Amino acid sequence: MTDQRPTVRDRVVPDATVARLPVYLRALHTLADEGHATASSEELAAVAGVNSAKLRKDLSHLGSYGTRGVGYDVAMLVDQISTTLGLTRCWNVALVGIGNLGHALAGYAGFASRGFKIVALVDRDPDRIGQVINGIAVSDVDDLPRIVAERRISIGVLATPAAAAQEVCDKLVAAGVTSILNFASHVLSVPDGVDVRKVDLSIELQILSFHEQRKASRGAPSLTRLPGGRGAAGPPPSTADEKAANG
Amino acid sequence: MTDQRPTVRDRVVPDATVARLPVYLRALHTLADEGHATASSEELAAVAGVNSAKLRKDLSHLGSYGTRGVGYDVAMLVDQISTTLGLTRCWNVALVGIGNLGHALAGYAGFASRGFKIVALVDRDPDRIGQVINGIAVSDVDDLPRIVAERRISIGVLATPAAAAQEVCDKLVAAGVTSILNFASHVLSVPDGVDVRKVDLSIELQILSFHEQRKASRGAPSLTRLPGGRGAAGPPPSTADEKAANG
DNA sequence: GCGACTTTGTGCCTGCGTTCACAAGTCGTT
DNA sequence: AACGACTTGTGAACGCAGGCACAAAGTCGC
Repeated sequence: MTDQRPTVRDRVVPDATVARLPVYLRALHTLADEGHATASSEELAAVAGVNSAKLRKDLSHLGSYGTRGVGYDVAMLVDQISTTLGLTRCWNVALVGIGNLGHALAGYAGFASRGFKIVALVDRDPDRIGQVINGIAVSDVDDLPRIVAERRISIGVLATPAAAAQEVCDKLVAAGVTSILNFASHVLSVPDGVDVRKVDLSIELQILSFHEQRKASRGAPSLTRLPGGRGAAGPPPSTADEKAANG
Repeated sequence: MTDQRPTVRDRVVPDATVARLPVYLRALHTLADEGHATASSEELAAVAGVNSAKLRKDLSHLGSYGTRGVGYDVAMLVDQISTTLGLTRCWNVALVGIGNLGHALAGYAGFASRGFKIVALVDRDPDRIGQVINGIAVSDVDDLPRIVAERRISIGVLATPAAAAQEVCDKLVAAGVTSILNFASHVLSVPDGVDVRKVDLSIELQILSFHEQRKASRGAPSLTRLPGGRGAAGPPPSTADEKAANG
């Protein structure tokens, strides 16, 4: 991690900022759809659910193009963020593990929306291999090296059972995949140069459980009785994601 | 958020720690299955993919029960973490939005595994209402108040399209739900006292895209050619999640 | 052309999270 | 009983992230 030293003149974008850029991007699209040609950091921050100072600082990291007194040009900012995130090109994705979840992901529209294209479905089960889903035939996991090379795949999505995750992950990496989105409940270990992000239902639920228990044991056990909640107590309408977001 | 002040003698567990406890719990189960009665912080940390010092400090926050010179009693630690996370009881969950993803979630085994039970499926579409999935009939979203009260639901899972997310979220909150797991690509705003966690495919992919682009533009464009990767370079086998984890 | 107003970009401070390194404590062996 | 090997728990240092507040910079109206 110190290995990947950022040259001084290099454009350094903090991880925390990178994690928020997609949110800003979505907010910008929302504003664009509403007809805004420009947006102030205040407006944009409200839609994105963050502090406006944080938003400005985030944008400043990518050499911001705001105009003082006016705000940000929505279209230009969309371009700027898209470029930074690498969304101006299309990324080919392999989806491995066509079970319950994998099947749903294969049909998930959100993939295509921002330049991600599932170009390969992969499984180990002979019964599933050959099956066609959304116009793509399921391939054998052992064909990964060829498939990854031929279809220029750089991102793999892992939706296998936990027990198979590490093995499949190794195969993906060996085949040349350098980014993995892991849905399996298993901590993957990968060589340097490969990025892994994990999405884990079970963990999220357990975190909610912790807070839920805390609420129950704390002050008001009758909290669930109040339909409107005792909410909106504080002056700022405080979007909850600030304290609850994954980042 | 300052509202929720932790009394000094209160057991304070930092958010970052809470987010890792589920990972430790899973690691402990793995070790238990392998026959370990005790585990050192080093072993446990390796399985969980974190630094051992961090693990020890995390465990110390919940009044740790390790024994110097020996390690941690696996069974006891499982109990300890389970209790802290509130997993000794069963949480009833409502799943709202029975589309592509919702359908998959309804059949997801991972829910039940740790005390979460889907006791209600909810949708707005009349065509889906009444349909039975995994033994549960899909209810009308307008029946939420009754359903939440009768079935003692405290956690809601949102799997609706983004456009409907805020409206449904409001209904969940009004019905008494105090924790929400949001799969929709929309920033929810909720009153104080309600926790929201979001899981967003699209965001995760875009973050990967950022790093992928960086890798491509940086030093070695031939990185994908090296099957073994230039990995395992550093002495510590560095599980990638340290730099890539959602936390 | 000028003044008042708006909004950005950022310096500074504060607090949290991570990591190192070590003292304190426990067990097994001699 | 004493010693050495091992492991936990934590004090301290460091770095990152968040937020306030303000100067710089630009726009709009007259």
